[in-house]
Amino acid sequence: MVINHLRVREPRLQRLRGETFDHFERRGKFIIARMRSGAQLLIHLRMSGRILIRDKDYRKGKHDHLRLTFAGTDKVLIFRDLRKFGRWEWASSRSDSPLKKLGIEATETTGRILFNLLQESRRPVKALLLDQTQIAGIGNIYADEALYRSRIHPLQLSHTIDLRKASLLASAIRQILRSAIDKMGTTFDTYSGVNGSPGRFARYLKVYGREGLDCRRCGTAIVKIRAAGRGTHLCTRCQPLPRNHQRKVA
DNA sequence: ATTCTCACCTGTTAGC
DNA sequence: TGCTAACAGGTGAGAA
Repeated sequence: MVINHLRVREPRLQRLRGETFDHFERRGKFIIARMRSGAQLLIHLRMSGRILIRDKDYRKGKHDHLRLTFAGTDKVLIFRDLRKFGRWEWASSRSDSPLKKLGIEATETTGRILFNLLQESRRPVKALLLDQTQIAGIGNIYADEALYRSRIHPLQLSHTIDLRKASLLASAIRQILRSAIDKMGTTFDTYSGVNGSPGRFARYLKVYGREGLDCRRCGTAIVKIRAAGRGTHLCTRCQPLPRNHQRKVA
């Protein structure tokens, strides 16, 4: 559909007028909107961004920052973002393009690839999982969940993880992301899919947001610590640090 | 070079 | 009940 009107403060996006969406792709946490003209729009929702498709008489929200209307339909596209961290920008082929900084695709990683990555770093494994320049697509929720399912402590230094564990972690990552995408993501309060319905993955969480509750595997209380500067949830019994591991104090 | 902390925003909730 | 501080799904600039 040809975009025929838009309300947007960002001057560079005025160029959307007259463009036509061709299709959408994803790389890491970026949505790539490819236009018929060949131009590419990079969209990153960050913490609270949402893209909504609504009828033109939709109820306006206080935090709607962009609205597109289209020729031939009454549907409108709204970008709503409470915390204003989200980004819309035209892709460039320059080396500073955000896409070029991304590491391997998390949804497609294998045990061997991940093992090699882990070997090269001395950081806590969780810090590595969240580093988009190393492996792209894992956020805080899914990092905690993948580590729990592969029984790895978030603070274990990445180069001390052996191939067997790396393989378990890689398959946990693929599995979690695939399943979460299937369930339309994880909703606590603000997130929703394009039709406004919440993601349904929250009920499958084993550790994230379950501080003080029983581990579903062993009954030990889930604890919350700080790792890589983020709230981090784990079961200390199911995810022990190896003996003699150089533990960093959180 | 690598790794950590803070700022970016607004809203909600825990704590006093 | 009311005020303040801490925290929240992410990232990147600047400090250490």
